[in-house]
Amino acid sequence: MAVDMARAPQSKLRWGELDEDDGEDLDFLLPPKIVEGPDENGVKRVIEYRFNEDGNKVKVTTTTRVRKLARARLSRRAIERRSWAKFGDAAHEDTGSRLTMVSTEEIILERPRAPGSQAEEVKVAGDPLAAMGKAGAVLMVCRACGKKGDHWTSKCPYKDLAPQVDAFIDKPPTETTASSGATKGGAYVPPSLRAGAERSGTEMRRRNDENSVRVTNLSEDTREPDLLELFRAFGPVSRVYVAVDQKTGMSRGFGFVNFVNKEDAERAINKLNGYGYDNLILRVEWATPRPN
DNA sequence: AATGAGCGG
Repeated sequence: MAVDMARAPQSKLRWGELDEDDGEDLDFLLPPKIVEGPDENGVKRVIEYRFNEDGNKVKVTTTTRVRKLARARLSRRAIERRSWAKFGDAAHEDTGSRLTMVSTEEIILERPRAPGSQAEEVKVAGDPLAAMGKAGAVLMVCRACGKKGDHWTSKCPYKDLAPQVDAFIDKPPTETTASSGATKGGAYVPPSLRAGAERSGTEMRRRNDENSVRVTNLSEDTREPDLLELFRAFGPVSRVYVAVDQKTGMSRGFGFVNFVNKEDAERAINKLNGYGYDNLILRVEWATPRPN
């Protein structure tokens, strides 16, 4: 942002407090910001108006999902222990006076990138309310095949036939500064993409969804670290994932483990399918690849 | 019983 020092206020305003645009501040012409929710699903909506760079009045709706952390739940065994007769010091104390309590405090997390969250801009013609609900077009131009509008580069149906993608992603700018990764253009180039870094074809950069093993019948408190712990014995694991209900934060009882080597995945399946874990019998099978 | 999230120029 260019700051015209001649026009900038002489006051103690620091640059971060200066108005983003250099034009006059017409914000008073805009309707006030509206905050709705969160509703019972934890969805919060903020509606505000601003002028975009073309000077058009624009309505910006941002929805975020706000979620209550599931309150700590007591395990079955803990519940059972509660019915035990008190002994020791506790037998003489008033209940709760010196005992550890489960906090009832609710912690709210805003997760702007959560599923269901989005920010959309709607151009407002004249009456702002007239354009409510109409979304602007998304602009997608595939770098692999050049088609506009229907897919991203990573999903290009022709990506396997289009090695010229390399022209865009594989060649780092020549004026790369080795130490910082900064270029003349200012874009950061990660070490893996800098000149001299060895690379083998296109598959280097694709996410490894190979050797994916699906694990079902997980107990509800099995987390990713637990899965890793269990499966890493068979060989290097590239990813573990436990499906979680985004609304409740509870495990959905299944997950995926990706192995670097297919043979390891196979051995894990053979050994762990039917394996008793946390009172449940695991099902461990090849995962059907996710449609992408 | 059950097949994942996220990243976009």
